[in-house]
Amino acid sequence: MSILKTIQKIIEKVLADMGISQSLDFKVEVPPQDDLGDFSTNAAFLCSKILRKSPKVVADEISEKLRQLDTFVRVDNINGFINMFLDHSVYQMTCAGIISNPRNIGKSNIGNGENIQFEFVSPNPTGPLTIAHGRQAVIGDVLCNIFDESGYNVQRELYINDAGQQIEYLSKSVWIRYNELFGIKHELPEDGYHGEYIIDVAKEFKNEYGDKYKDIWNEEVNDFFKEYSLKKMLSMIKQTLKRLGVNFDVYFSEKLLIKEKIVSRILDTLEKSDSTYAKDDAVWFKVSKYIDENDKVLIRSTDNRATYFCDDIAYHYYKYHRGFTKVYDIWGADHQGHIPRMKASMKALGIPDDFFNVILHQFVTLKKGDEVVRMSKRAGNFVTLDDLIEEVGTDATRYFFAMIDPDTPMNFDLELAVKKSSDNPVFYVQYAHARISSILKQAEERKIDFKMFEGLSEVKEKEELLLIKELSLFSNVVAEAAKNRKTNFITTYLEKVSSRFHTFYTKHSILNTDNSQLIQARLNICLATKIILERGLALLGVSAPDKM
RNA sequence: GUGCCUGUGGCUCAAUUGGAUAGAGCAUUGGACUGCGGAUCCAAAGAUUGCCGGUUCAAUUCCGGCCAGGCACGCCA
Repeated sequence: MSILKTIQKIIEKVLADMGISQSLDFKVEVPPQDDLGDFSTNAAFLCSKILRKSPKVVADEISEKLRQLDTFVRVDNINGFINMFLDHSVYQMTCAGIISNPRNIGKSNIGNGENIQFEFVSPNPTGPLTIAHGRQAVIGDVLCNIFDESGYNVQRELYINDAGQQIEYLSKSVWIRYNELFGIKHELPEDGYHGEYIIDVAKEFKNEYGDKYKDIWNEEVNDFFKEYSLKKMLSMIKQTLKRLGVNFDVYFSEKLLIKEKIVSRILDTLEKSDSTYAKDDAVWFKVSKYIDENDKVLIRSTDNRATYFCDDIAYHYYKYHRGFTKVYDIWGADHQGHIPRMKASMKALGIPDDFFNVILHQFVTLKKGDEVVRMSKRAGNFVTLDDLIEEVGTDATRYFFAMIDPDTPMNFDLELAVKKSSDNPVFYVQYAHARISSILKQAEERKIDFKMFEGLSEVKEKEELLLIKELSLFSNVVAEAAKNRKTNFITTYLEKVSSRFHTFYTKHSILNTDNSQLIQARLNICLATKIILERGLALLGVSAPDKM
């Protein structure tokens, strides 16, 4: 059990002894200044209302009881905050605990094996992935890692929008470029795809099929071009995701919804709950029955096909019946207006309110120093996710996207991301890891017989204790990250650990002392730190290099 | 106009979701190695948390009203 949890339990017991029967949501935390105490709690504030006494008086009472326990060497209270100091042995044991169980150190079971799904990236398969997809991919992938670590049964899914109008434009665009290769000019429609990559696909097509489809356009040809272009686009997208280190469990095709007749099923269900009506030759969903918004079309009058909204309802209905208790969709901020009506539709289908969840992220601006790099969908000057990975590497791409709160509009500084100095948080953390690796190797070269768990009773310096205390918080940080769905909790934490380590390293010699037990102790601290850094970086999908 | 997001030292971001003297990094200034990676560390200076009210032991956080920026308000996705 982590130190935090142990203290929590102790305080719970003390409160019970004081006659407080209800469970209070008090916190055990690290005080804002190191010298205030090792850990602190706000329990007195919460009790003061129940006991009808001032926080200060309650804090005195609680502190007095805590002092009687031998867990604490000292208990202070200031302005109602109770600050506790622990015996060094607690940290010595914590360090040993990390080393003895490296694989499970961040794991918890708050998820209790619950089946959940994250759906993200879900592109139109009509072009390369963009920077925004990159942010989404990283947020999604890292959250999956975090939830996985927290005891959830997580599935990663990407939805392929491969049945709509956009695919028609794609196929036509490729066909037109293909014909251009034979000198045959057709007007590329405004709605078509103008990017360079379309020409590449056309060239590949020509290499495979020659002039077989030159200047021939009918339904059959269209289908053929559709299938071909779609395959190319998907393999391009998958390749980019692979470079980014993101792997999906399921690639879900929109076509499957049609094949399985899910759309007609939900239309029936919605009709039964009196949530639809016909008007102007279209079928509408009564959004206004559930929330204060306008009704939306489900089936278009123009071609009798389902709208995006309708497909999305069907898709999420299907997800529900696939057995997930919760799904999380990660969407760009431009889809925010879609959320309330989706929630309304879930309600209409009788799906529990907490099933459908959306994590929104704000947009990304690229910066090179002070200069803003403009992105636009027009061919030529639009920066793809591939371009970004090419420029700064997978590690920096992932770390940077993970370190910014999804709600914050992000400035991605290309110059900073490739810097090899402490300005760059990726390098700062990775450097700490590499430094430790180097020390451990050095110990080996000096023929020091490193023994795990040995010498830990020598641990008593402030910098050692602060470092271990930080390490002890890891499992808690992972759990909080899951609860709050914040990937940046992990990056912030790793930077803190790295900083604590560098401070410890600078102040205390690890290998160059004549106390062999102390050398053992400090090597153990190094190993524990290395384990935590590795585990944390693994959650981010960022490498932990031994050399840089 | 309506809804959502954002506003924190010169810059980029935090703040354990209502807690203590609002924290880091960059930039600025001044320091620290004849030993394990100086790609590091220590310190100084720099903030009326956009503005005004409210709620309470306590507000960057919650509520109301303004101001500024972004996004969305289609039989597009």
